[in-house]
Amino acid sequence: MSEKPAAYGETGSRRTYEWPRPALTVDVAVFSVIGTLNDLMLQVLLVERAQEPFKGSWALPGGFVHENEDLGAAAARELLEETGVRESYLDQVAAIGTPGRDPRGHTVTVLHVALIPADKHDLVSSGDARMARWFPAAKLPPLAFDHAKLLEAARDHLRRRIAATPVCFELLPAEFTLSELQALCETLLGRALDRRNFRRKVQDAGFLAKVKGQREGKHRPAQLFKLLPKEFARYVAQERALPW
Amino acid sequence: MSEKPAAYGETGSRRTYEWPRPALTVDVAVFSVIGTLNDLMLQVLLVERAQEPFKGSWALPGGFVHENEDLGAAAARELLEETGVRESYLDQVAAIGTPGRDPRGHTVTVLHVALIPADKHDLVSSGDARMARWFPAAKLPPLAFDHAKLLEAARDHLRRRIAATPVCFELLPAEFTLSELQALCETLLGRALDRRNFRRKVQDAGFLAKVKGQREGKHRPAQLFKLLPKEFARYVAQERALPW
DNA sequence: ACAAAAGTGTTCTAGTTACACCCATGG
DNA sequence: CCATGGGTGTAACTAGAACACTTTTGT
Repeated sequence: MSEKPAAYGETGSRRTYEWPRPALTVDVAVFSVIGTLNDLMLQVLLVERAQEPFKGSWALPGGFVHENEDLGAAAARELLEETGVRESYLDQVAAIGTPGRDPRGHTVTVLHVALIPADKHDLVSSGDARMARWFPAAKLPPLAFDHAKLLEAARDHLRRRIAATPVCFELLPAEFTLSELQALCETLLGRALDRRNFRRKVQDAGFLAKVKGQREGKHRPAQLFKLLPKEFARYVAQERALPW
Repeated sequence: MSEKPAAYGETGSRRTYEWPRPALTVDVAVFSVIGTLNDLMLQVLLVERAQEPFKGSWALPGGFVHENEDLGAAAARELLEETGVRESYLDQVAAIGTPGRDPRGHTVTVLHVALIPADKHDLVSSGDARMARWFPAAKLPPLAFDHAKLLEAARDHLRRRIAATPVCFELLPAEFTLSELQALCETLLGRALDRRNFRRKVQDAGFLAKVKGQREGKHRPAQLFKLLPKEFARYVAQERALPW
């Protein structure tokens, strides 16, 4: 690290930091799904801005990083404070600091992506009275700042991660049917998968186990499965391709 | 973004930012290769620290982000200032802000990885008199701060990128033999590749063209190739797997 | 002549894709 | 009895891995 500006936190008589520091924020693109099976929809959590600039616009939840706070912790905290939502999957996407992205001055944000299980959506109106709401990913309102771009980047990151990691299971209840898992993957990937191939591959992978019950519905009941975390960890450790 | 602390750059009478802002730096893990063919070595560019803390230790080049400066631009600038090296490939790896990583206080760094062509190594001793030196990646000195971890992360990122992008060509001269390309890929990936398979695949890919000359050496001369940027762009646009 | 790197095809295997029919249930 | 989603196997194709000998040059 360069020593040209006296470093942050230096004590005593040395001069303080010469240049204005960029502000550092975290923003979180939060995804979840609602509906069941053939009517599954990807949705995004947004908050309404209470102040200028962009007062009244929708934005990604986020905020300033506290002193001595880790970036992931800051993202989780902001999400909880602003929306009452506790994430179950959180991943860093990138740092973005394009000049001019915030009209108030130079602000660098560390973008994260989070996933919330379908059954834990209960939003708490946040302390500072801003609204948090779910929007369908396909029909978003205009977003504040460069948040439309950020969201696009997060979506992209997610698509790639899904192809390489277990994120799907973060969005499902403990017991689920293969069709539910498949529909979820299809929603996240944005493309259809062949049912027979999917079932074969996912069962051959060996990290799922049948459980006693069945999912009752309007039609033929479906076998329930659960994830075997141990087998699953072993599977991903080998860096074997996931079945989708 | 949270409004709890008055935002950076807000004008007039509002209170200023309440919390100390984390300092924001960029660090760059710079890789290159030296030697030819069967004696090719991956090397890393480090600078010697002139001040405490870690005075005299080796560290990644890097420094503070200037006002209204983009992150990538900051990384390129620091690299040039500190080492005289102009990068030809630069990619963001991640932001790291683990509390305690800098003894002077809360410092978040945006880690980048850069590649330098083998024939452009001329280091300029930097203005502030610090040393810049290449080290073999396999035999590194102890590093300042958490830079050993950062370097590991950058190496990892690079391995993954090589599997998915054209970074190899950033390290080669304009005309090169297939063996040179292969040796380079092997060095970066850290594993051997089958020669016949490599040649077939890379030639089938269709983004290389034979050029007139031959590489003269102690042994049988080798056909020279050049990259066809247009074909190459088309190839990667399709997200087809690269031949290695 | 020999040492050293360049150059060249084929076979086998594993993984991926495409595809169609019967089954169980609720209404 | 019919509409809806659950459940199953096989054949064709494609991509990747393994593998050995001949050629050209410098010394």
